[in-house]
Amino acid sequence: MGRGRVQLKRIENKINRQVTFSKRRSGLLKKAHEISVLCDAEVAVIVFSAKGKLFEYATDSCMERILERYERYSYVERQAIGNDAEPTANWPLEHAKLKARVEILQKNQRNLMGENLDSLSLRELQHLEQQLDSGLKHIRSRKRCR
Amino acid sequence: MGRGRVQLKRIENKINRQVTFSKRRSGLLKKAHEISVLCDAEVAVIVFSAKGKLFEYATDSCMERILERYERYSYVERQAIGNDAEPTANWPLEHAKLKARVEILQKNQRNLMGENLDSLSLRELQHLEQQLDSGLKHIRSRKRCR
DNA sequence: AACTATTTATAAGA
DNA sequence: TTCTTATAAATAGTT
Repeated sequence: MGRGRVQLKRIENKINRQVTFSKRRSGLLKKAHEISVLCDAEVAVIVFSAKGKLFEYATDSCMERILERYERYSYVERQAIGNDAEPTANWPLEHAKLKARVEILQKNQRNLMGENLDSLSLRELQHLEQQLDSGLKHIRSRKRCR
Repeated sequence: MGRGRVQLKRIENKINRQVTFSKRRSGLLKKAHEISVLCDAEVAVIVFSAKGKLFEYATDSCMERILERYERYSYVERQAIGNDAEPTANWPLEHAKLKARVEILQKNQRNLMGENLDSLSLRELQHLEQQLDSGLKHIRSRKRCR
């Protein structure tokens, strides 16, 4: 995409690398937004530059919701592998992370129960409705089998 | 990028939407990999299709590491905003308590989504059904008001 | 930060 | 669905 073929390896020249990073970063985030809108997908992109700066995109600006969904999706796979031992170091960080997690779970749960819906976009509401509908179906089918 | 200009809005035709999703998804993941290699960046991309299927890319195939880095990064920001004092004592206990809380919330959430219903009694199922029904009503009424 | 020459991505068609 | 192709977009190197 430009005046030369691109070789898939680290750009050695620091200036070029930085400029390319800036250009491609905006391209990547733009494309993430496009597929999200065009195809009704939920997308999250996280980019850390070599210098450690964070750039991100999330459908409906809700990164936490997508990461939560991701964790839920991978949860089953991860369980099979076997679970973690105690962190035993950096308690404050672990504590903050768990606390954040609890908050997200609580918000999700309230949403699932039809509370605190004010901040949700139409798409999020639709997604929620879909989840509940499917949940209800499962529960009713389970009831029939007992 | 093709024979017509692209309008940034949901593609109504279902077939087209699906085809475009498939093409753009691979494009997005490819570009994520490229910027990662070319510019020495750490990149994570998570895509949920409209149907709920997961696709992902992570530099060095290590999604968890990047997500943790992300949480850590956001943690610093969250701290800067200012929040509650640390418990500062008995970290292991606090940790265990929070972890238990997370597990309960996760179980509840799965139940609300119609998963892991095997262990529930008929009465619990009924209660769950009632909650979902009421949640769904709220969500639908909220949708009508938007 | 702008500008092009080219490469790449991809929308529509086969 | 997979491949082909015309065209739009992205971007590498340049100014």
